[in-house]
Amino acid sequence: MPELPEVESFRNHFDQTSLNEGVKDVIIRNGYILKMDKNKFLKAIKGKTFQSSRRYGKYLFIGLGEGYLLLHFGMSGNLQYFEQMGDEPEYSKIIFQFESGKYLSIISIRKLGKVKIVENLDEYIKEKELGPDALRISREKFMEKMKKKRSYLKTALMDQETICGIGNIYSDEILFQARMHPKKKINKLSDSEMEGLYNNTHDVLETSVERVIAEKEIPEGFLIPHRDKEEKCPQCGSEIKRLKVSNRHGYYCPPCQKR
DNA sequence: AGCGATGTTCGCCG
DNA sequence: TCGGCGAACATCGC
Repeated sequence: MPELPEVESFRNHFDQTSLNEGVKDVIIRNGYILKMDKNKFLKAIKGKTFQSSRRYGKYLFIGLGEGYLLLHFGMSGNLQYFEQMGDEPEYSKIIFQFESGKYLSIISIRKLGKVKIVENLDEYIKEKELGPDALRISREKFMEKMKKKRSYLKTALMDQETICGIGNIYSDEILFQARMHPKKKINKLSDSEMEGLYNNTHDVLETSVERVIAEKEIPEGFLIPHRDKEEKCPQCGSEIKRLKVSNRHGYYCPPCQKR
């Protein structure tokens, strides 16, 4: 699930339910995704209040007054608020119990994902060499970043050090909407094509954030619902093809997305 | 019942 | 140095 739009919806869910809640207790059902010493983690978080939230790429940071709780959801993570112990979601890995008696669970079906405390956000982002957030990056910065690259379009979009937040599914959608082939080389794009790529990146992400948060239908004309099996292109009716790029399986429409 | 999966990281190769 | 590629991580679902 979690690419930028999903993580943004987790942030929204967090803000609606858990912001300004005091953490009374922490229940670690499975410490696998906890990437630091358990006792240090408990010490850093027990008795603190969730003061703020910030999404950066696919990361969610929760301000504790002193330091931040870092959440990365891997391929199958989720965040779920619940009211009583009997409603604990399946695959809960770490659960925060609030002063109010309610709970927030970090869910992870598989064990990919990351939970830890970081002292300084900007330092962490710098250390990880994360690029600008894909939803907030300016046209100018996007052009500047992308012009330095020589990789395939799909690879460039998914590279977190170039811009941060796009994964396999949304890179497919962006390229489909931009009518560009996933394996086209990014240094072959003209300026106006590069601007088109920026516009589509922004529009797809913006639309998707809104859609995921409001739990709306996927818009007509999107590729996403047709990623499975031998589906047909929602715009021209041709058969969608599967293509391995950057060791991930992508989908595209050959007639709509020429090299 | 084997394969693939929304992510990241590392090592190897051209 | 950059970029592509594959594997590994662990487990669930089709």
